[in-house]
Amino acid sequence: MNQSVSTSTTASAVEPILAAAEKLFSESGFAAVSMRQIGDEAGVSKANIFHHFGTKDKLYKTVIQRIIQASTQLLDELDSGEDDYHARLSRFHRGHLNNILSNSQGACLLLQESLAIRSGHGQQMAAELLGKQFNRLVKLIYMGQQAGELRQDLDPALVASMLVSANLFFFDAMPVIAHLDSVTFADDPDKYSQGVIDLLFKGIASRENEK
Amino acid sequence: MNQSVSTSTTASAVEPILAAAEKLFSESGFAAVSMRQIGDEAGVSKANIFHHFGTKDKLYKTVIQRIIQASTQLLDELDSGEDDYHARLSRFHRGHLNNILSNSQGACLLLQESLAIRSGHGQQMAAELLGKQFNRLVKLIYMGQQAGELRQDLDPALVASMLVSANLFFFDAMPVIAHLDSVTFADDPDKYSQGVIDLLFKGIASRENEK
DNA sequence: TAATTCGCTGACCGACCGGTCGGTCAGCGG
DNA sequence: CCGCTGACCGACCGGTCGGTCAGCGAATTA
Repeated sequence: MNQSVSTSTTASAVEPILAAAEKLFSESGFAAVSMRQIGDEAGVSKANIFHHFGTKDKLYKTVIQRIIQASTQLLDELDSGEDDYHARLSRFHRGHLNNILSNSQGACLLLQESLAIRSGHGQQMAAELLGKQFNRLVKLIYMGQQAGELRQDLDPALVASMLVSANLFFFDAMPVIAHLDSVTFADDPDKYSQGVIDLLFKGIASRENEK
Repeated sequence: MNQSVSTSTTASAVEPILAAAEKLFSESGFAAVSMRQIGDEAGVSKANIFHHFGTKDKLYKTVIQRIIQASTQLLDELDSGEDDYHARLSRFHRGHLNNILSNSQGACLLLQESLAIRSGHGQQMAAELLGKQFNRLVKLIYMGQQAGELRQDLDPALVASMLVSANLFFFDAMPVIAHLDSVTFADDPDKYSQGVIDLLFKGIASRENEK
C-alpha cells in the first residue's frame, strides 16, 4: 500500500481551484458563487474546473472534505499529554480556538453547513466530523470525572457543549460585538480561553454568598 | 413614491410575501432563493413582489428588520422581576433559548447574517441588534457583581458570552449531535438551560479535589 | 357615469447561470 | 517520428436570474 501523502507531482491547477473555491464559498456561500468567479480567482478557465471536478456540487464536496481532513488532523495533535484534567481541558480549549481562528475560512464553511443541515440542504459529512470530535471531548471529560477531578453529577456532554460553544461564539460573534466597550478580550483569544476555563472550573457564584 | 410604513389595514399580499421570504431565506440563504420561488410560496406573482418591495435586497432587509423587531420585543419582556441574580440569569437564559427555538427561522437568518458580516456581505442591522442585547445582559451581570452575588473578578462580558453561546450552540449544533448517545438533553431545552446555569454558577471542578 | 387610483398580473428583457463541445497543445512510450 | 493521453481553453447551449412594463379588474372618488 504505497499511498504517499502527495497526490502527485504534476503541477496541475487542482490546488489553486480548491483554494479559490474554499475562499469564495466561505465568503458568500455555495449558491452565491459562480464557477466563472472561481475560475477567475484561480487563474484558470471555467471549463477546466469541470474537467477536474465534474460538477459544482462535487467541487463543493471536495472542498468540505478537505477542510474536515485538515481539522481532524489538527485536533489529533491535542490528544497527547498526561497532565491533570484542568490542564488537558485548558489545552484542548485553547488549541481548538486556535484551530478555528487559523482556518477561519474552513470554520465559516462548516458553520454554514451546520446551519444548512437544519433545513436538509446540508452535507452530512460536516455533521459526522463535528459529532466525532464532540464525542472525543465527552470521553475526555468523563475520564476527568472518573479520576475525581471533575464534579461527577454533571452531564459530560453538557460540559463539552460549553467548551465548544464558547469557541464557536468567539469566532462567530466577535466581529459583531468586538466594538462594544464592554468587551475587552476581543483581540486576545488566549486570554479569552483562559477566562472561559477559569470561569467553568470555579463557577460564577460568589463564594461568600452561596446558599 | 415610497410609502412610509406599510401598516395599513388593507388585506394586501405583503404579509404572505414576507412569511414566504422569511421561510425560504432562512432555509437556503439569500442567493439560493429566487423571487419566483417566493412568489409561488406566497401565492402571488413574482411581479407583485417587486411592486411591493422594489428589489430583492429591499425585501431581504425588510425580512431582517421584522425578525429583529420581534426578537427585541420578546427580549424586553424578560427584563422585569426583582429576584436574586441566580433567578434573573436563569430566567433570562431559559427565555432566550425559548425565543430562539420558537422562531427558529429568524434565528437561522440572524446567524447566517453574523457569519456573512465577517466577509463584509452582511447587513449591519443584525449586528446592532445582537450588540444591544448583549450589552443589556452585560449590565445585568455587572449589577449582580455589585450586589455581591457574583464573583467580582470576572469579566461580565465573558459571563454574558457563555450564556449566549450556550444557547446558540444548542440551536445550531443540536441537529448535528442530537443522535449521539452521549447527549441526553437534546429534546429538553429547559433541562439544558437549567444544567447550564447550574454548571456556570457552581463550576465544574470537584469541590473535594481543588488546589 | 366617468375618471382615477390601486393591487396585481403575464409577457418580456438582458445578463448570467451550470454545464457541454470541438479543438489546441505539451508530454510520453514506442 | 508517430500515436495517444490528459490538461486546458473559447465558444456555445438551454434555462433561470432580477427586474421592467403595459394593462386588467375592482374599488374609490367626483
